[in-house]
Amino acid sequence: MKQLARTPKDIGHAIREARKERRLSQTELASRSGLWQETISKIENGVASTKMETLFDVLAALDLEIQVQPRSKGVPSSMDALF
Amino acid sequence: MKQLARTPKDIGHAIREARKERRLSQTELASRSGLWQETISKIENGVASTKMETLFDVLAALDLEIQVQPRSKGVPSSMDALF
DNA sequence: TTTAACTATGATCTTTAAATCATAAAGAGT
DNA sequence: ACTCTTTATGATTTAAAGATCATAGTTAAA
Repeated sequence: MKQLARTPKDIGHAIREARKERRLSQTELASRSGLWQETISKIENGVASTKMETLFDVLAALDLEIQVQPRSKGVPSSMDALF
Repeated sequence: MKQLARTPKDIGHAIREARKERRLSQTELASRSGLWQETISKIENGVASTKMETLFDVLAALDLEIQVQPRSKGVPSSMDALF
């Protein structure tokens, strides 16, 4: 189940989905990733623009990883910025 | 050219590669993403654990996106944390 | 529907990323 | 070698994330 992400909110959604699949509460995920329930909540809701360090802590706890790739077709954004 | 990333340093590498492919200097990338050359340098070198907001600014300027996915085989990390 | 678990939100404090300026160190080209 | 461009680093200031505590909503389950 791969999830595209172009904004912090996208990442938040992906994390929430993955957490639910694993049937973890925010508190459980928090303790597994060395964070706080409040922080997980904010990340999932895109309230705060998390630090990468924090993000990777959460991803690791969910056994997820990230892939950096060229933007796929649809929703072209800053095509003009290339060349 | 897809790049796996599990740490801020991984992302830094991916960004540097993409920037070079596009033959941009750090200063050019910085101005396109509304940041500073110094910041790009630190991100590429994994010196600072960038905020997601900043990261996405850079990715957008390079027309890159991120995909969240289950950790691929090899380098198993916290397999035990699942279930 | 009452209770218990889960999630969201608000305040304060600490820590740290990013802006900004200055400059050093590297690299490329002539 | 010297010059120009690019990249790295260091200091200071500002803004914002995360920790922490308290608590208000919300949801699920008995």
